[in-house]
Amino acid sequence: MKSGVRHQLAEKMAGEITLSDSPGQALKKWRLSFDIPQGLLAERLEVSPSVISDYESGRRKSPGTAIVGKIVDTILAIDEDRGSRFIKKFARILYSEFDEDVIYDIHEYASPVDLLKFAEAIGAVSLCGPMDQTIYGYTVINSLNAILQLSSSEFNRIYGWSTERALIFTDISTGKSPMVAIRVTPFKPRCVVLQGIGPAEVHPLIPGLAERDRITVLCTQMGVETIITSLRGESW
Amino acid sequence: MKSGVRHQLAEKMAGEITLSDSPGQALKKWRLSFDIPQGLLAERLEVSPSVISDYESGRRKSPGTAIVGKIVDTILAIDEDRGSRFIKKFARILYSEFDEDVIYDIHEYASPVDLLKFAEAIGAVSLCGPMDQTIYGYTVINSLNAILQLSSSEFNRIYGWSTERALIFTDISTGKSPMVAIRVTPFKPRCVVLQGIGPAEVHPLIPGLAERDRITVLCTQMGVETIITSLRGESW
DNA sequence: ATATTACTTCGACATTTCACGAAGATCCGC
DNA sequence: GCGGATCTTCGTGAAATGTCGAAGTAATAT
Repeated sequence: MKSGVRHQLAEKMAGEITLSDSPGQALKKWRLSFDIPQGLLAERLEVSPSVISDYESGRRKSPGTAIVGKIVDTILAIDEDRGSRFIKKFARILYSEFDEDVIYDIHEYASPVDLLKFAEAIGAVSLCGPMDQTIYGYTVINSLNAILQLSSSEFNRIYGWSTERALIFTDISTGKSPMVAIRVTPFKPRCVVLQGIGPAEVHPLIPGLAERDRITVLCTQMGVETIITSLRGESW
Repeated sequence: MKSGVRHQLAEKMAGEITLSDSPGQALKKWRLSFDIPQGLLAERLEVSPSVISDYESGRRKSPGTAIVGKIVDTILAIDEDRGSRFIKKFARILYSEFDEDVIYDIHEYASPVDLLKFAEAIGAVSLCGPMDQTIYGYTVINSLNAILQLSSSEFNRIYGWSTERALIFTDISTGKSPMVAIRVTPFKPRCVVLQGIGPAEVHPLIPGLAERDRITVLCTQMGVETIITSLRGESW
């Protein structure tokens, strides 16, 4: 249950490079942080080594997002081939301990995703609320551990970067507790997915609770691992 | 004691845009997240509105880091002029509660900074260890609160993105506890700054402890606020 | 002392970006 | 259905990127 790390790390690297006064130096800093020689990076990128040097020396003052992205990805790919030594090192910074037990996966989309398509991808059926919506991300939460472990401030982390998202609660019994928790929270997701039960087993109070916050509720019996794999694979 | 938020938020935005398959859509997503019309953004950027549209529509497939940076900064600036409504909203995600009491400031440099220049900026004198080093960032920690509040996993956050950094401990009495804490940690900073005491008051054990981990120790009597202001203002 | 590895510099050229402004498409509110 | 605000599309030219390969520096190893 990981590898969200890779994405977050990539984002951090790309962000730092993009905002830097000299993207070249930032690029170099990261290459060196991963202990990768220019030559190897060039080879994996299938460009000549001088290209890398030109970037790092600042000959191109404002490289496009495309190459920055490619370079970041390649640096990460090289590290993975070597056993993810540095990615693991950086992972420590991205994820604090509890996350692994509580947040199974968290992701943001750069562009809106149709709720209908989202539901289809995770084999979910609609319980109540509108389906003509879009979301910007999702969070998969272990419901039990969340209640046991999260303090109120930590609870905010669940929302990631946008509240226009789907919250997927796993291993639900009736779905009442998660909906109550959301009722109490000032921030409302667009959609709640109850994982592990069918429409018939859902607590009768749910539609009423959902209605007040205008939240769409879905339920799915697809396994957690399958859901995550499916969502990760989707390219919308 | 804040405003690191702005930088982190900018980094997140820039990273997401840069890594996106269609930077244009990502750009649009953020502009809309901040509730800013194309026209206003264009005006503040002093470009024609069609420019924004061209980017968002994907006519430019790979915009340079320079404009991405400018756009991100302008979005943030507009929000600040309006009272930082959305920045505050996003701040919640970036900083968890304890940080404000423990980590006074944390920053990464894109390129290496000379330890000598760094020392000069914070009015620090060398106690032991080599000065011909470079660092990639710094962290200002409230020593007492750190010991009281941080769990071992949270302690890692102090290191930010690189251990090649300076750790500035504030309100030190003799400096022994911080050095002992570092001795026990598997990750070592390049440099430790003891704030609030002069060379004469430093605990005699310090040089020995520092030696083992090859850490340079400095001390300064400059005030915490002054240090932070000074480091933030520096443009190396 | 000569290979080898790691990196830099630079001229050249095709491809893109960047920015403009005019013209068109939508979606309001009235 | 008109005016207004918001956004899209597109032709155009100057500037910058993206890439190469040849030639050069520098440090390390044999």
